[in-house]
Amino acid sequence: MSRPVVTRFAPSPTGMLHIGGVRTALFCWLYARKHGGRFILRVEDTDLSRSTDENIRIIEEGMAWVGLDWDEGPIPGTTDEFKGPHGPYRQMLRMDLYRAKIQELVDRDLAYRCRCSREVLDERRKSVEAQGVPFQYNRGYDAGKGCRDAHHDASQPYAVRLKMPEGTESWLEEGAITWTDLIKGHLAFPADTLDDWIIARTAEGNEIGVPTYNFCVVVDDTSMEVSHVIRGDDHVSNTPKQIALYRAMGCELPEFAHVPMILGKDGAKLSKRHGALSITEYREMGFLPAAVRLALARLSWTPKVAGQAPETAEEELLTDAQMIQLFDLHDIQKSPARFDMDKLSWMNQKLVQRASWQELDPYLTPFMPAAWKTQSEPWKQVAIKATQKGKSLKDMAEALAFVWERPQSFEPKSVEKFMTETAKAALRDVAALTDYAHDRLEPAFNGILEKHGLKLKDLAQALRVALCGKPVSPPIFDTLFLIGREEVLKRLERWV
RNA sequence: GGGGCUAUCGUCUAGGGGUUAGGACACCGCCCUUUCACGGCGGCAACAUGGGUUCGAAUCCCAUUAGCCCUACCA
Repeated sequence: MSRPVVTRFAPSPTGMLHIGGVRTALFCWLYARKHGGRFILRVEDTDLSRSTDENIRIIEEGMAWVGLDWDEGPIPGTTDEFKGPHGPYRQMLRMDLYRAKIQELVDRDLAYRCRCSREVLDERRKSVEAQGVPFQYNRGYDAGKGCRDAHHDASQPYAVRLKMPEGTESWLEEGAITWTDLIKGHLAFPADTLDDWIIARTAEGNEIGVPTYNFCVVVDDTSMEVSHVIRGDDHVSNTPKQIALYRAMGCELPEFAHVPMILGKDGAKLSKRHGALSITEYREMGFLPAAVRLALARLSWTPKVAGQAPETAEEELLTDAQMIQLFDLHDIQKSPARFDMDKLSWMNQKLVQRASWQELDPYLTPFMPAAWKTQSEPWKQVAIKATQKGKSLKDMAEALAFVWERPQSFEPKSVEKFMTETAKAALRDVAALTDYAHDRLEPAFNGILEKHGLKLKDLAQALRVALCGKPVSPPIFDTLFLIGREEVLKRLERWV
């Protein structure tokens, strides 16, 4: 029963890496890491029109950015190179394997050729459903009417269907296909509600056609020795079909764990309308990958420390190491969760706050103007620490924009409020200062304040307005230091 | 139509026969403060509905309602 833990994530290259998919991948990854197992990335590229190299790259880059490394799968940047013993890890390159498996099933009489044309099928479906009965190929109302027993015109092309259990097989439980889902618990699907489904599409002539999704998945998962199939809830109903196939092929069943879906804020299926769907967009919004991992992990999963759920904000902010240590499929919710951008923002803010300026620097660079890279380390350190309270990297970059951009305009209200004659007189003294080191500015300012009978607040606000056009900026000494004396003097010119 | 899953504050959730139904985010208020923030303190706010079972139900059972998934020669 117990074998090495192997999990997999199998996205289709659709042109983006979906946030819901990333969450599923994250659970697979956490599970593999926790149990010292392997995590596979497999590309389901049977939709030829969308499966471009470019789209595969998007998956690889998205996974890499969000920090989910795979032990087996594509080697990024290549088209047909893979790591791992069970390659290739792209379905289109596995067609020979699929066809061989199908041939074997047909030879062993566990699957059969179906020569019913689409037209015939559509017609039959229509007439059956007109009577309020569900149409199932070779099942129920339609039992015995298909190609399972009677072979029709052998000159016609064919699809291949799997023989589904009749209801009396010994591995069924009271006529039902069952399994104990690691998240959903014991599940049972009456066998007579499942029909002989197609495993290979019709091809030209006397060929086996392109295999269908549910077939490929099982072949891949068995041949790649996947021990735990952790996937989206939307596959629950596919599982009994797949189990029948595992049985037919005589393969050991993996454990199944179906993770609930992620819904939008309004409870509807997550879509573009709710904001960002693609992992790339979260990067562009200025979220740290660690924050995305945490926020995603905490949707539907409640980590328990000695049976206790987090009780403080501190306990909510798990590191990767803690997540790996605490991860348990039993602590995953059965019901879908709504995605809350506010919570992601909060987590991001907290992680930004805790990071050192060195850690933040590389993540921040893409949001900064080119001049950022040429700044000295001490300067960057002040810049980062002065803005490290923002919710996102983007916020931080915006909070620093004043350094590179002279004010386009000055808020009239603020000018009126803070630019008094005394304040301007004090600004003249500020302009005379030469040393912008923090510990020099403070005593110098005290002298100026005393001379003019001002409070720090009055001077600071006047300075902000003069330098930034608005009464908002990092702490005033940092603001001066970051802008630098030369530029400060230029911006002060019009006011003194 | 058939099959399957789900249902606690606005959101994520804890709790699974006896609790003032707990926490986090969001929101609101107060404090701190050189601005904006951060931070601190406090507040608001929930067991979908109806039947059972029971001395007692958010918790167990059934039904209803609502949502989602499968029911494709899509994945």
